[in-house]
Amino acid sequence: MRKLSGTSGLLLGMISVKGRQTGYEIKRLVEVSTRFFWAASPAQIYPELRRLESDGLLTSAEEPQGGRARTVYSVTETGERALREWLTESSAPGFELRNESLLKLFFADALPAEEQIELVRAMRAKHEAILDGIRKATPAYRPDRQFGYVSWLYGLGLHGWIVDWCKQLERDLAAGSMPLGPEEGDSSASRAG
Amino acid sequence: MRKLSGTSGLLLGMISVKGRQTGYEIKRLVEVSTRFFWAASPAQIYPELRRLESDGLLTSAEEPQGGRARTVYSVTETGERALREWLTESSAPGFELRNESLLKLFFADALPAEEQIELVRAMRAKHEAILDGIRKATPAYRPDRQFGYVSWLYGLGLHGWIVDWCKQLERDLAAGSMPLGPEEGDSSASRAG
DNA sequence: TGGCTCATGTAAGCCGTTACATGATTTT
DNA sequence: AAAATCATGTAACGGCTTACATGAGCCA
Repeated sequence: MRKLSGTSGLLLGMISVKGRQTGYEIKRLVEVSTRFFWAASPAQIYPELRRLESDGLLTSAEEPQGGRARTVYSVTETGERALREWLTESSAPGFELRNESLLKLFFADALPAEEQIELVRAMRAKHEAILDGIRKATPAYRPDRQFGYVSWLYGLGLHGWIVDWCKQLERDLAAGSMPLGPEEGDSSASRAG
Repeated sequence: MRKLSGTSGLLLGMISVKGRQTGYEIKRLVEVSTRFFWAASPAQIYPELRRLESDGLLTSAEEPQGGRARTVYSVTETGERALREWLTESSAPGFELRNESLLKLFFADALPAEEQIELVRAMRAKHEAILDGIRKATPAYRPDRQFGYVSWLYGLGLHGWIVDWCKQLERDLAAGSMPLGPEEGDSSASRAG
């Protein structure tokens, strides 16, 4: 059994949880749920569904609606087993981050004070926009989908923390209370948690 | 002037801040600083340095040490300007995250309770390892490199927050205090910040 | 009639990783 | 003498984004 990639686990998982799905339906589901920590575009979804089918983890049925083509996928027994294996396999799950705001902040010493603050403001705006997106995607609470709710809370909490961190840094910069040495553990310590 | 990618900004920034550098030196610098939010491998660094040189943003000098080839790069005037433009350009800086632990947690409802907790433990272990790496990379404090220190604090704070979130969830799961409805805003509210 | 949503897909390209290869020099 | 570090690179591949293309059905 080929090891599942994150994206194939995502597709398999969505179909398993929601039942029979088209690629388009999965795309919409992803947009209001996992996209904040695992995105997937049509150019990934459609070919990957076919691959999963040819591997025997999915079956498909052509169910056109009127003259409109439509392919509905279901998870096979083998697919369910593969999903559970993926969920519980003990290989270290990846955490990949590319944060360009922070990269710029890293080099901000060369900038004038006003532009330093502007960098932090732009970073905060970014995460406030993400927070908006997460809030709009509030999951309907269902006792059989608790972990959907839990990961939604994670998004709120994480980006909320970042926004607060930015606000604190903006205050410090505006007050000119930088330089802060590593031993002056007041606001910096609160930021470091 | 070609718009700089994050990675070219990184290279330009490192050479600008630290002065003349070889690719190898940059690789080591990245490993103890930006790699927690912006990684770069040799297979990116060496070709990109050449591209930046052919674009006139860097100059190189062959400075072999004994019989060992060595190419030292410096930032040109044009390069310094490009770096400042990149730092202050107002295009929204990207934030990309791929969190496979959280993706698995999202689908955890189907698992037995013990395996749910195991998932959270694995997630916490991951971030504790990252925290270790960040702590080991403590930057020497220098007043002219405050933002190097600030972004280090960010890493500590962010991953510290995640570890705490995992611990809280582990407690909730162990106590069986899930299901938690959206209106019972005690521990869940504290997690959401 | 025009625009939106449903629905499926492809092509080109960027970005990045893993793994490998080479060889000198320094340290143990 | 062996192992680690310095130093530079390439080949193959995987994964993902952007942009495009097609066409049906639905609604104002």
